[in-house]
Amino acid sequence: MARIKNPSHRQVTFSKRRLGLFKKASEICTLCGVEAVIIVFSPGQKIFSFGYPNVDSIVVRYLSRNPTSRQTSSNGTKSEGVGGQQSSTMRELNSQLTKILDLLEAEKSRGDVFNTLKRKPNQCWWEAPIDKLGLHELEILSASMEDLKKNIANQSMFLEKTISSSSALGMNKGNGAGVSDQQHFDLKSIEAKIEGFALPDHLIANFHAPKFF
Amino acid sequence: MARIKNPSHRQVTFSKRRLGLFKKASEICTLCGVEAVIIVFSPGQKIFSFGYPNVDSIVVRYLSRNPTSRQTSSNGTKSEGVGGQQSSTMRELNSQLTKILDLLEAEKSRGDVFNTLKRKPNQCWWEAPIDKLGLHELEILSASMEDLKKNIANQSMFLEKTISSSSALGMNKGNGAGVSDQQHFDLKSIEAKIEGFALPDHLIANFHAPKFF
DNA sequence: AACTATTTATAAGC
DNA sequence: AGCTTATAAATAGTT
Repeated sequence: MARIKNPSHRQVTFSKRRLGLFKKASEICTLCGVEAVIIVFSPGQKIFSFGYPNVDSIVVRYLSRNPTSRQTSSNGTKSEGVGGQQSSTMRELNSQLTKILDLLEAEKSRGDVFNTLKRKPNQCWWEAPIDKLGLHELEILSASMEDLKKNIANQSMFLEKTISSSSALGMNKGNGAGVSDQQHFDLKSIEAKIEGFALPDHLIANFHAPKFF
Repeated sequence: MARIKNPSHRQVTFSKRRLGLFKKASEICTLCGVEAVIIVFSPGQKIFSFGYPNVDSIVVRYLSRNPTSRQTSSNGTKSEGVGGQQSSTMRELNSQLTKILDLLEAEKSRGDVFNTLKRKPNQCWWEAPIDKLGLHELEILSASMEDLKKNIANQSMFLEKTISSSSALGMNKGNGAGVSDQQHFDLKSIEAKIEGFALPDHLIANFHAPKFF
């Protein structure tokens, strides 16, 4: 199976299959009572997304997981211990940070790069290609990434709590321990109340797509 | 179409359809040259995800978009102007915030809820169901969400720049000689090297799923 | 988990 | 782009 060369055919196929994919996703959500999100970037960098019950709550939950609650990956890597603080997302951001720090070291050894960057009008230094940055800029960049990493870690933890708390809005009775299906159904009923009307099954989910309907 | 009641059937259907969904996703990625991610939360809160070329880069790009580059949503809502500060993500978080503030108003009018919450051992107040929270806690919660919202907005902008800059790392210096932990940017070629064999098309993308292979 | 009957998705042509 | 249809693929039910 290979990329379709004819751009026109490719575009048609993309539209059709995207629709099919979203339909399949809505079906698995309905039939199996699961939550799912699909995000697609077209070649023109346009975003098409599907989410049940909505896109962002699932993305947020994905980001706020720690590795303990994730499935092991395909190569059989074990989960980390309970209470681990670093999510997979954190690990990957950290990996990027490491790369930048490595580059920073290389840059230091060159010793002739302090004046490399001429700040252009209409462009901030941090928008420039990284190999054009001087030591100072790289230091700022890496420090910023450190801060960012910490902030995201903190906020992920808070957000996770926040979301799960707010999802409990519709619950009168305790059952504090059981999480599974309830967030999904609670959110649905809350949104139904607020929005004031019922949508058909596979349209309850959020779509971001032009002309989807 | 309704939720399958028999848990055993439901589980089987979930497994089969999840596989089918991921396969469809990999096909649209290959055929149409697009990038896509799927994240599924099973009822047991287990995560299954698919990403091409990987999950997190797409999630990050999704979060760092501003509305200008997003498609209009299905109800025909127009995109916001160029340079608009509020992303769709922000809008949806804001929507959640609004709901909480509405609840806060309702809570105020009741007037008898200030002492509702007894802090339990081993549980922070913000882990409790929201209808058990007192006014003070709700105020803290909403204020925190405001802060969070701003921080995410700021960090999204920064992260977008950071990611695009760091993506340029591999371009000028080849494939980062000596760096042990490769990123996913050239996932296909890297995995081909490491595994020493070619994976079938729809397995080249990243899966997080138990027993997928 | 493998098999098959049936339904569904989709590519190609209009 | 929408509509039709022949073909291919996905899946529900069964063993």
